[in-house]
Amino acid sequence: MARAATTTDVFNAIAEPRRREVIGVLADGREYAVGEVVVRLKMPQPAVSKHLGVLRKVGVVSVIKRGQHRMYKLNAAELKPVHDWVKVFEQYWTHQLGQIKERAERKALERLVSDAKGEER
Amino acid sequence: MARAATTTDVFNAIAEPRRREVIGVLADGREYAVGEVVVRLKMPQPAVSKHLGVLRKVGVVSVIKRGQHRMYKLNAAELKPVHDWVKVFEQYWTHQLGQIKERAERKALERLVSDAKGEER
DNA sequence: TTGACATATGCTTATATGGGAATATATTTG
DNA sequence: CAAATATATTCCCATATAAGCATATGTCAA
Repeated sequence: MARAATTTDVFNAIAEPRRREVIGVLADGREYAVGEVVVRLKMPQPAVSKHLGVLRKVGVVSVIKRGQHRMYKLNAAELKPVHDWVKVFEQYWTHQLGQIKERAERKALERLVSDAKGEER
Repeated sequence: MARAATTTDVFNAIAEPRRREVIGVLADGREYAVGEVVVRLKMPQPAVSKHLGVLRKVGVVSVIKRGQHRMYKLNAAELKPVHDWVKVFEQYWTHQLGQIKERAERKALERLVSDAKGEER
């Protein structure tokens, strides 16, 4: 059993970088035809259709037919669970700015150590 | 080529529900031994170790040896990219209407007001 | 050293899924 | 109807990865 399906869990849906790019195009709230997204992202049309299909199934976008076009529109409210989840941790970088650098350095050190012994998987 | 590896992309790392549960345990900022997480989540120990391993590689947690225990601690700063990305869409649900719609209505209202006063042209 | 405890690390297997190419399904226009 | 345009869908393939189980590694205590 793997993780929840991309068409079910919004966290998984946005885990795909190309899907975040698609969302980025729709981020202004306006409607976009598939072809417009294709041009803007220089992405193959089937890929765009598929990603939009996933986003539609998970509810992040909605679609309406207009002529021979299908206009996709962001349904940003579906992203709220992600925001709610991550917002809890906001305090850690807004209140402890001084420690961010330190943590970054520690992390880099740990990576060096783990890379030195083990490897990626 | 599939999506970026879970050990590389924090979006992908948190796409796994069990990993979000693990993060949830560490959310208070304190250190936790693997066994504590195992007990709290009632999850098999190897699973917890593996998930913590992924989170460590992506930088979301750090680990320190203490005796026979390995203490894991949240490195919340690594979640900031997620927060930054999703925060852009916050306006869509904090305002009852989307910003664009709202602005259109505000303009319409301003017109009504100015027309009523007989100002402007 | 031995044994108990804590954690990590192989394995294998099942499955989801993204990409690419080709094709199917509308929809509009001539 | 035929052609053009827009979009979706299907098929195949490669790969990532999570689960489960067994086992290895590491550390402390007696």
